[in-house]
Amino acid sequence: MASRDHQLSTQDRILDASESLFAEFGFDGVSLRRITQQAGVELALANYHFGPKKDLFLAVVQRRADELNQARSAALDALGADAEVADLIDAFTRPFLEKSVRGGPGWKSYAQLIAQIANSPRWTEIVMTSQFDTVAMQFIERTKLALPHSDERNIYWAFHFLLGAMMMTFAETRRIDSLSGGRCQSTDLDTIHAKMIPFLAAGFQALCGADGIADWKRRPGSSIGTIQN
Amino acid sequence: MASRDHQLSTQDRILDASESLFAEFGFDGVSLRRITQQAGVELALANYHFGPKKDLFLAVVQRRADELNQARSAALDALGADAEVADLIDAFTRPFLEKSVRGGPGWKSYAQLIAQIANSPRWTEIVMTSQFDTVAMQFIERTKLALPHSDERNIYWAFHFLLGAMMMTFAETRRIDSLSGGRCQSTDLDTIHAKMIPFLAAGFQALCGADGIADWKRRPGSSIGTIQN
DNA sequence: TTAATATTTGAACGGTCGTTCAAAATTATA
DNA sequence: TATAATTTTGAACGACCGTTCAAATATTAA
Repeated sequence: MASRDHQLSTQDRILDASESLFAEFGFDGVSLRRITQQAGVELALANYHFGPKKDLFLAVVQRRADELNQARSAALDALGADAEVADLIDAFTRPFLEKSVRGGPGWKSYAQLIAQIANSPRWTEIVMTSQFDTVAMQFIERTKLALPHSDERNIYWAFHFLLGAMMMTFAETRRIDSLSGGRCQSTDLDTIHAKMIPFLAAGFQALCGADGIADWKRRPGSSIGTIQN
Repeated sequence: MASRDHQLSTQDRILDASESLFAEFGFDGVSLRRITQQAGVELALANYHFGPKKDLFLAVVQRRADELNQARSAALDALGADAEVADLIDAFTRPFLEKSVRGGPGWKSYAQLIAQIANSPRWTEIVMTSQFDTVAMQFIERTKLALPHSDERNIYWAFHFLLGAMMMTFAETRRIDSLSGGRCQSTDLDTIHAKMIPFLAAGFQALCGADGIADWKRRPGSSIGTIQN
């Protein structure tokens, strides 16, 4: 057996190893043998403590979900009634950013895992909806108040785009690193966040602002389009 | 053996089945036996025609990449020198949208597969960079011309957010469907696209427009922040 | 200390995995 | 038609999979 870290319980050691390996290789790309080996515990202990493999996967997700949701909810509640959209976006995204950047390697793996789940229909249905929709609705309700003139559906779509940008960021795929010739770093989440807030806030304003609904229409017979109100 | 569709070659039958199953269950979630069974061919033919499983996966991605890249490149080239950012975003995103919506079930699976790959560090490094970076650079170069006053890096970050929103859309996870109580439909890609263009165009303008660099800063001692130039 | 409970161990279960191969069948070439 | 090259077949290989279980050990309660 590998040298054990007696600071951590067997459950936490299994969860830590699962978190790291699931984030890197996905649910089906990791065996319980590899997980328990990395955790330094016997194979059978995974089943003893968590039941089937799928339940272990869900336990990995749930372990940090509560803490994250509480931080997000608190950040939203801390905002006054005069909060603008940029403040709401910051409150919703910053807690996750903080934990991914400064919460240790576990949170880093967790963020990457969630980013992959968010683009997987198979897991989103099971995981995202049950774990993250409550706080998501809090954000949306606050945004409705900040952008009272918008068609409700536009706010949902804007939130959908926000989720995409946020999850792409947490995934840290390093694609933009090579694309930019190293001028941008996928791991520099602080910088990305500082860029993301004004980017998304402008998007919310354009789609849900007082100007009214802005939809894109292709001009007939032209390769050029226009944004119509 | 299942009833065979003699219109398609063995290779295409294997690629079609792989595309559909990889999109639904991921690389490690599907066995070659299940693929060849759905394709209605013998197990050994997968190896005979494509080699190892990983090569089959890459063949699935590459099959449609050329057609997609040509359509995107043509759409960008069709734009005049006076094209605005919204036009560029439309040219870059619409070909993929058109194929996902009206290209048949194969393209639908392909779009979902790419969306998952795009958030997976493991596959992005192998697949996205080699298959899609050329056209991505075309888009970025055109965008630099349309937004000449911007720091180059902001254009890369804006493109990063564009990718996130686009991939989240193609993933069709249906999360926003339940979140909105059915008022929004993840499968209605035409509507999402009409919302996405003005949303992203406004983001590009905010981040890369003539106003200068707009970064988000938290105001010290306050839960409220501000966008600084 | 004794009894009851919880955890850990090591081995094994049946099944499925990706891959390989020789032989059969088909198709192309001459 | 005869020959060569290609494709398909069916079976098998060793390896690894998730899960289970009885026995051993450690912990807790009485």
